[in-house]
Amino acid sequence: MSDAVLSVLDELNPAQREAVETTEGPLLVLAGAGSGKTRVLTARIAYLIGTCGIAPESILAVTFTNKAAGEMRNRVQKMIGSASEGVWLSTFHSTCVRILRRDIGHLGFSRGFAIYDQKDGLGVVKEALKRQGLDPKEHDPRSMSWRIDQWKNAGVGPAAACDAAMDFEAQRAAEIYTTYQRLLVDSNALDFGDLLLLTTELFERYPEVLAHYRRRWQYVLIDEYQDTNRVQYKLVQQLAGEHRNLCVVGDPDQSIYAWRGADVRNILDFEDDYPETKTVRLEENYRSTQPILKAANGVIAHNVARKEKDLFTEKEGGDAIQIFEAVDDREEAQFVVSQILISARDDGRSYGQFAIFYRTNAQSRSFEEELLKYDVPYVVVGGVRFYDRAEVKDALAYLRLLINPADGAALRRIVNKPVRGIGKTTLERAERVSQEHGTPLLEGLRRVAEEGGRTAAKIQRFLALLEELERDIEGASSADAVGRILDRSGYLAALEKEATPEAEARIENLRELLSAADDFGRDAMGTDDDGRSEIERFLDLVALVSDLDSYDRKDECVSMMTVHTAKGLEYPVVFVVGLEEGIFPHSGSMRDERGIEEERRLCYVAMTRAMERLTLTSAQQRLRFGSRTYGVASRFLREIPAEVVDEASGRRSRSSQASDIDYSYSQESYGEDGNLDLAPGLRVRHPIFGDGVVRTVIGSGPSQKLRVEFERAGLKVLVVRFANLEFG
DNA sequence: GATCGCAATTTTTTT
DNA sequence: AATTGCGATC
Repeated sequence: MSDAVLSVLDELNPAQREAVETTEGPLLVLAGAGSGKTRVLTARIAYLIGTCGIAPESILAVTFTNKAAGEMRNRVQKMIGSASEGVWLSTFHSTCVRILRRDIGHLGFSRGFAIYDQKDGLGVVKEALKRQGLDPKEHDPRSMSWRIDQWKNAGVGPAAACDAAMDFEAQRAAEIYTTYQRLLVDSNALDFGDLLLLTTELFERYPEVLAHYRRRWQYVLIDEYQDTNRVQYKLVQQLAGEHRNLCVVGDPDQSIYAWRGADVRNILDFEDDYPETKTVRLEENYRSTQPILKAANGVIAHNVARKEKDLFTEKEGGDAIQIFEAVDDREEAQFVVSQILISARDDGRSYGQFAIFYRTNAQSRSFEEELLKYDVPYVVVGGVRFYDRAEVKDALAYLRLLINPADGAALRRIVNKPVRGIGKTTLERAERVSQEHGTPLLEGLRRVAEEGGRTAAKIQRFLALLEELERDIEGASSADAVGRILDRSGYLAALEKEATPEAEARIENLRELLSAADDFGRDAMGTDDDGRSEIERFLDLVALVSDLDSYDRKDECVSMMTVHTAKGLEYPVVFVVGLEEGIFPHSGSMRDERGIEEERRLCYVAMTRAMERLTLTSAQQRLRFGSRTYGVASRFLREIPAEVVDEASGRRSRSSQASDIDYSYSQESYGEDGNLDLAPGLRVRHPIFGDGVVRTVIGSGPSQKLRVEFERAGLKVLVVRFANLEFG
């Protein structure tokens, strides 16, 4: 047994160790928050390879997010080094792409299929509605798209949906689904749901294909099993149902994806599905202090549909939970940021130790503004994704179209970017033609050009551009290909001509894309994956990886993200904000008890991310959709046991003043009139910027500001009350 | 066919 | 508040 694996085993508690050493047969690991789940998974992989002598290639480990996969890969690598490289460790979606790229030929798609994101999919739904002669105003394309996704998550194909339709409405929806699916086939494209659904279909209809993967993956590990949907469940069963060396890890209390088809029954019924299952419970929490855990346990205990479970910790003491009710969202942000500044100063914490979690992405703004004001570095994880930006998607659409000429969504996106005189009318003609002949959209466009007419020359020029690019990128790296596209299409030139700050930012984003492509090319060099080109693999990556920098966590930045994104992470100091009825729990989930319970689990997930300090905030009023709305403190706040709440932080009443709360922290430096005796030329010291000289004094009173020139950091404007300056 | 301006609509959460 | 869609106008 390798020393590295031995020492890892020594650090495990008996339950964890059992989970690692039970390598044969089905194993269910019920892992509470912070109980060392990732540790067990990684140790298990290391143990299988290092101790049991299992070939890395025969291990399949599946996670939900790329982030989780990346982290696990790193940790396994640290334990056993290069032996870890053969392990197939990735997300459900990437795994399916890999399988389909090899074997999808059986199902009538070609191996060069495109992957459509939900926006592409929405476009296809609209097209399907049009073809059915339905008015998109009466049939909301978004809800239609959502419905189709639900069907796919449940493993229901178009034919099954038609059969199951009980009324006229469902019948029509199923017809749209059918048309939608046909349009995808015409475009040689798969949406996210297809990646999973078609893989199970492939396995079902072609047992010899399934046999190949079964033979290969003798040991299967599934992370976050409580969040799997029916199709993923089926996939797992197909892969592992025979050899049954299946280890699933999860926590029913952290099931937060029911809205996208996840089915908790998958984990609750695991012991029924695999009667010989061994179950291991990890209930000791190593992450959080006593008060944090008590608070989280207190909240989750209010869920009725739940198996009783209490996490415990042996950690004694710890700060009480802080609860703050702000007057409005601005004050909420001010409070949180001031707390961060205070703690950074008094406790010597780096900004990387703080995290702000919110229910919806839109809530990040007020915090960003406030952090910006004090020059606190931050990262917003998730949110507006890099690869979702218009200019980036445009550039990638060119690439997609060149790789898969049938890709209608990509063609639609770029035919007229930059403007080349091929507009709506021409495109509609092309659509009609391609519908008549059942050909891809690009072929339709080609025929329109052959018919002649006003736009024929313009189309010809566009087609010539595509041909030229196709030749150019043959065998090129993805970075070169993107560069070539931006250049020859005139896309970059058009942006440069605009010469606006927005265009400047877009160009900057495109540069970033180039550098991402370049990085990818460097990493991918030499690794030959079924003979697919680097460009093809780059397109797979950008389709399935949400964030450019999701891998490296910036140490010096405050992290901000939605609660969903936060799952699996931990931070010393956590702020959960916006705890109001209608936001958290969210209004969309308040209709029934099931929705409320999922929101409560979400709250539980958020709270259990905290290691040392946890603060929960709400606001009495906030700006929503541009107008003021009034909120009531979330029920979850009342569910926290009173004895772990810091009374001083206060559940304060509506009438009390903002000054009740001490979030100014240089009181002592105020003069008699509450103002400082400040004048230009005064020497000051700032905790972050260091030494500087006051240049200008702006205003007076609590909002008094200084313009200070720092030796290192340059010119900054600081609010005296918050800036925590030392004088003299 | 392009461009401008107004209106509607948006906010759940993500691969 | 900000993005998207639509219609009127050039």
